[in-house]
Amino acid sequence: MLSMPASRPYHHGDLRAALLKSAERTLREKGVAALSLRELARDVGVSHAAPGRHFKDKQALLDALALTGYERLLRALGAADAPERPIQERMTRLARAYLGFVIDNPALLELMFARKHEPDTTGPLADAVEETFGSLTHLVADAQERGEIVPGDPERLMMVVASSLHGLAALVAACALSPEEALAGLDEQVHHLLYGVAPR
Amino acid sequence: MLSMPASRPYHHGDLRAALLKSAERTLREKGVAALSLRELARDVGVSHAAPGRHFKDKQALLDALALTGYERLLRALGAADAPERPIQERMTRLARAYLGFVIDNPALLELMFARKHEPDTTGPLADAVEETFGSLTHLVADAQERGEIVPGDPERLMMVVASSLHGLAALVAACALSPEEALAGLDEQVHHLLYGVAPR
DNA sequence: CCCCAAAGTAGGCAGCGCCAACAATGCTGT
DNA sequence: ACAGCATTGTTGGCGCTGCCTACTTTGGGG
Repeated sequence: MLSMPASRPYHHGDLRAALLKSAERTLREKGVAALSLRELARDVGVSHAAPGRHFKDKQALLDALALTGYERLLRALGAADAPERPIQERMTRLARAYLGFVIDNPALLELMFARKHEPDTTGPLADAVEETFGSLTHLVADAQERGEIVPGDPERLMMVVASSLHGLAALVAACALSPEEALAGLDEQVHHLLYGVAPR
Repeated sequence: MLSMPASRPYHHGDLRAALLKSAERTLREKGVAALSLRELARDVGVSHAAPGRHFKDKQALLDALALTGYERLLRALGAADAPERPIQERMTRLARAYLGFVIDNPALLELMFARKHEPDTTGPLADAVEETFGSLTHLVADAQERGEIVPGDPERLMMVVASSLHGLAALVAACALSPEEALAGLDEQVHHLLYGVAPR
């Protein structure tokens, strides 16, 4: 349904969602630096101060955007897992899903891991990060019970896994590694994560 | 030598270096978002357009800043390596040096891996990234010759190592992991990188 | 010694984020 | 039914920013 230009109602209906949607598009197409509240308002067809009713400041909008990113990422990771399969396949699926997410939304991932929530160890964003790590920890603990991963503090082992996965994703997001190379080396990457790079 | 306020010479002498130094300080203390060319000019005591003589635009200054970051990181990594020691110690030293760098310069690392040099596969910045990866590849190939790392494409194996190291660093820079936790788990991290997380 | 390129200055422009004051709207209680 | 009010959108303005152009100062090479 296209918006009719004539006699747009005074109240938008769901301006907040419209702003987030438009912002995500701009983020994907032109990067975070090109995001401006005023241009966003223009795109959506409201006055330049209207966004201020829904986001206390620009950072609040960026945070909301990052939050939707975590929700989508978490869904993608959840959908990719196959709990009954052996650990190597589960890891590979997870890694592929994460890599797919970052390839589709590189600027969004940059936002999600931006250094802006710094002292803020609370809030919905921190919860989202926590939940993402939590699901990974769960997977590690699960695999430990089956004897597929060495015993030890699951949190610590999760960090090893998370570092490896996120490192690859971050390098792709930073354009230090092409998506093709990353995908091509993914199976090997997971294998080395499980079995190491030292000779057995 | 303090600058004398009275009769400051018309020409600064080395404005470019002074700007970079002041910028790095601001970056460390207040983050990249707080960096403004005009404020920088004020801090250094020149007019608001003076920086434009040395940096074509703001991005050029950020790039120059990132470049100094790569130089320092490369030096730190080079100084940390101990080529005659066994691979686990070398890796641990490298990881510790990298982690130390990111703990000391989190905002700078963010800048170095910012998604701004996107289509730009050439230029001094890309060379710096290349060189950093190159030295890692060299270490991998070196260890392979000694039988400390499994055979295989050194580039691929380097990416495994780089992902793991950079992932940990990126998580610290993003405040998803505290420096203390990262340092505490570092030895274990390197061990798992070498020998895997699956039972032997 | 002069002259010109390099380096710094002054001013202005458009765009930005944020704020305060004002207007339209629709929900709620009586 | 409708008055009142909180919500949501509008207008205007402030100070800041990056960038541009034109002007001034300086110092070194022909």
